[in-house]
Amino acid sequence: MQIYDTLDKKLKDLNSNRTLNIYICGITPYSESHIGHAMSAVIFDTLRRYLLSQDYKLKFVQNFTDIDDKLINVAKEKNTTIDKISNKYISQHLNSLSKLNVMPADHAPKATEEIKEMINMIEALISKEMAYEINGDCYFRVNKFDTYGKLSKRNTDEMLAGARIDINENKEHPMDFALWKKQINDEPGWESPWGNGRPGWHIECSAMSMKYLGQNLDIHGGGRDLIFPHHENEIAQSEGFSDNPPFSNIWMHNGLINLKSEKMSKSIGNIISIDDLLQKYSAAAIRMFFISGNYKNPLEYDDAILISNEKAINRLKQTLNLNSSDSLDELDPDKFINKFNQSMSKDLNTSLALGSIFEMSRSINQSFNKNINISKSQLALAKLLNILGIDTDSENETNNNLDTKEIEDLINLRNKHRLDKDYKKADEIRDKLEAMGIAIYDSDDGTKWRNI
RNA sequence: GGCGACGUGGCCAAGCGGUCUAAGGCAGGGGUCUGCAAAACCCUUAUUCGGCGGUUCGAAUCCGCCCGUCGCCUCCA
Repeated sequence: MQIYDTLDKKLKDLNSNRTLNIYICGITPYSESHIGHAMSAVIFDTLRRYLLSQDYKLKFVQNFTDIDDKLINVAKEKNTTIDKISNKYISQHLNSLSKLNVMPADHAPKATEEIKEMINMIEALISKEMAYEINGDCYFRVNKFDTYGKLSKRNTDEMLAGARIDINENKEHPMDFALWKKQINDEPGWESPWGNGRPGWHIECSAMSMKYLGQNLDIHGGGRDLIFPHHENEIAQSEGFSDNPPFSNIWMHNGLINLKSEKMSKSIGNIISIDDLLQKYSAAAIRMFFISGNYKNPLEYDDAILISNEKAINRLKQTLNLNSSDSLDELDPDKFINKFNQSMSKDLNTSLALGSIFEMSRSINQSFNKNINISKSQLALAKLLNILGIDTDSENETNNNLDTKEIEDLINLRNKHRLDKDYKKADEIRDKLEAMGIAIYDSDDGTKWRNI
């Protein structure tokens, strides 16, 4: 398996001989998770499922940054505690992801439960003079880390030229970033060698990934927007601390979701929550939407595409439900499986992989029509879909309060008219059902219905 | 201003030096099935890859310029 590394800008092989350590940056739980978080989670879940299917061993950690300025502000506004806010959104987040068929991480540490590790790390950085304390705040000394900027391909001078960086009186250098922040008034604080305070943004990921996965990760992932400053700073403090580069062998970043050509983010406020999306579309269609293109590229949110994915999923479902003949003449699925695996192993090319799935589906349908035994291929197809986390039996959560009894009564009435060959009345009932949002179809097995 | 990504059929999207007259999905057209439909199935739909030059025996794929869209440089998946 090869993955594109943001830092070295090339494809890199994954070591299959030992357990792979994978760390994905999680959310800051201060508001409801949006579909951008969902996309990121689905992409890394797809990676994980594929690796497992290829017998890789891996440890998968995703954190929660449950202490930060925004969390403090929300708690203040709502007159409650950061605990209550973060717990609420963490459980909501996990719940939404499980509906999307995202597997839970092996470890999901919370920043607030790893304060001691962070303090140890900051102390070590200070003793190495890579960091310093001023008035209860601690900062990382950017100029002490030679390769600062290597991930985001920029240097401190260029960034300063941008002149949009707030110059904090306390810092030695404007680009130095906070490792520890002094407690102010009634804000939450933990005891530390520098007085009460709380961790800065980046340090939690360094501390937690090292604690659970060691100093050299195989893959460190997250959204593109984390490249700077978050991941850049993580590298600086982690490698500065360990003197054992690389902090991560591969940096893997997914593209972001755009809404009307504008990035969707909590700060802009153009948000679609995961649960909103799940109300409208099945988990299967949503997952297909997220992986329909290259994971590194931005994705434009588009209802028309989600609807088309819903239809595509439906076709797959039909193929899976075909009753195979028990003929000795059997359709061999290997060709499709191989293409699928080749695509996936080359930097997670999910679009090509999906292509092979649809080719397989068509081939199965054709074979079915020729009475060829397709059961082995159907099983293989189901397996591939499972690797993509696409569960064709998933339904959306639409809860349109329809009266099932009423629908069935209408269908029975229509069938009576059909038997009497009174097609005019039968068609009227069909139109009425359609107006109610119900599509019906006659099959050998009786009349079926579904939501439109 | 600096750094980076992207521009492929009506829409989404893969391909990144020859097997490309360009995968796959949706929509469209034709057919099977049906009382008629719907759903499903089958067949079909780009000599062309933002524009202009260049490199090469050969380019959607490499290089240059231009046009356009977006992201990062401040919190963000």
